[in-house]
Amino acid sequence: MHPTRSRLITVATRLFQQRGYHAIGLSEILALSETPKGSLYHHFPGGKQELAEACIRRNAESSMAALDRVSATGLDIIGFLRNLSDVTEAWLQRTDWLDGSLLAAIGQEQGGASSPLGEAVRIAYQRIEMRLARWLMAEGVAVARARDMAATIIASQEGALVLARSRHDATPVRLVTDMLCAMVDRG
Amino acid sequence: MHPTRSRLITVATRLFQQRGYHAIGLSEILALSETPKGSLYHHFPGGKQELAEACIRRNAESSMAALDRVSATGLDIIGFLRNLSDVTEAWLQRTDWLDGSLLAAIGQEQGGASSPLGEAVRIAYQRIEMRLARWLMAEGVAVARARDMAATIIASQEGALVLARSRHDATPVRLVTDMLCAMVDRG
DNA sequence: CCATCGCTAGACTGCTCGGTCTATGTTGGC
DNA sequence: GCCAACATAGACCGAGCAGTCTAGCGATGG
Repeated sequence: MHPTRSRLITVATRLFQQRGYHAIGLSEILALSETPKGSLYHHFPGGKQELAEACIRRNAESSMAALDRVSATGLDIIGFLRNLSDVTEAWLQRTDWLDGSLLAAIGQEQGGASSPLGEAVRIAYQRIEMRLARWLMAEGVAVARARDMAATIIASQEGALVLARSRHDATPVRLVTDMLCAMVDRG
Repeated sequence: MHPTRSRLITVATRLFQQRGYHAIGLSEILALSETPKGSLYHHFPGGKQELAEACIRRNAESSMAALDRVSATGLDIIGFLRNLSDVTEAWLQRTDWLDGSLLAAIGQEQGGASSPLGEAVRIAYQRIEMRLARWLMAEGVAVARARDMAATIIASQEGALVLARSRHDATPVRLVTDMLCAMVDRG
């Protein structure tokens, strides 16, 4: 991957996840990444939208990679949820509550309308969910139950993130994690 | 409340909750509500931002009113959660997955940064949460537990909404509701 | 019948947006 | 050493943005 291309995705991801797609101007992305406009349109002929799609794809990839890393450590499901909660909390505090979920941020703005970005978000969620469900199955959860659990985990974590960021308080993340652990405990 | 003012809030709320704050131009709000620009700035001297604040406030008020209405019917907590799920599902389908949560949509775009809109969203969430917690307490839930449950319910419902809208599928709402019911059942 | 004032009406402004275009490096194969 | 191909660089453009301003409408009270 070309360094300029990568740098643009990194910077744009950070900005989009903090304030959404429409709130961020190209000028801000270009200034923060110290990239001229010509380079952006060289690497992303489709402009802002294509850049955002690349951000979404990379975001899904890195989420799945993180999931694989956890599954390789042999952690059980409860351990995974606790770990996720701790990592999320640390991340929120480290970024001063500025960072949020890229998929939620962009997804909200596309609404239910069919648009390339909305579609990209849908696919990203779906891929992460499938990877999570697959791991749950490997941990002994039945197929249908694993799919449901994966969707439930992602939905409630995303919601907790929204609330926590608004309140500048990670409590919702911990509360939701407790509930998810209880759900897992009871099968 | 002046009809023009009310109409502006109604139309702006619908648009903001579908696509967020920055994605909506004043021109769109004015065209859809058949209001000239002068009227908007007469009723909302602070412009777009003041209008959005009014939307957020009204949104919180109507959420709390809906809560009060449910509590007046004598429904228990499980009944309330089931009812909320059904209503949400019907709403999503009726609006063709276009509508979403106003507070989540605007909240995402303000991120953790301190801004008038971010503050308005924080207060709106807090008020709804307190009203919900108060009702839970009236249903016999202990004080601290009621506060936690209220935050958990709001967080996971908001997240379910995000996911459901992206997928054009209300399953996440039902899944999260099931989990919340289980949580309530076990105290 | 008129003066007042809340409200409507929309032309206008300065600005920033995303996107295009041409010119200029820079680099690797021959 | 030379030529493509790749990549950087930023001036430039039309469109659309939020917001301002002046003019006029219409009901209400004197």
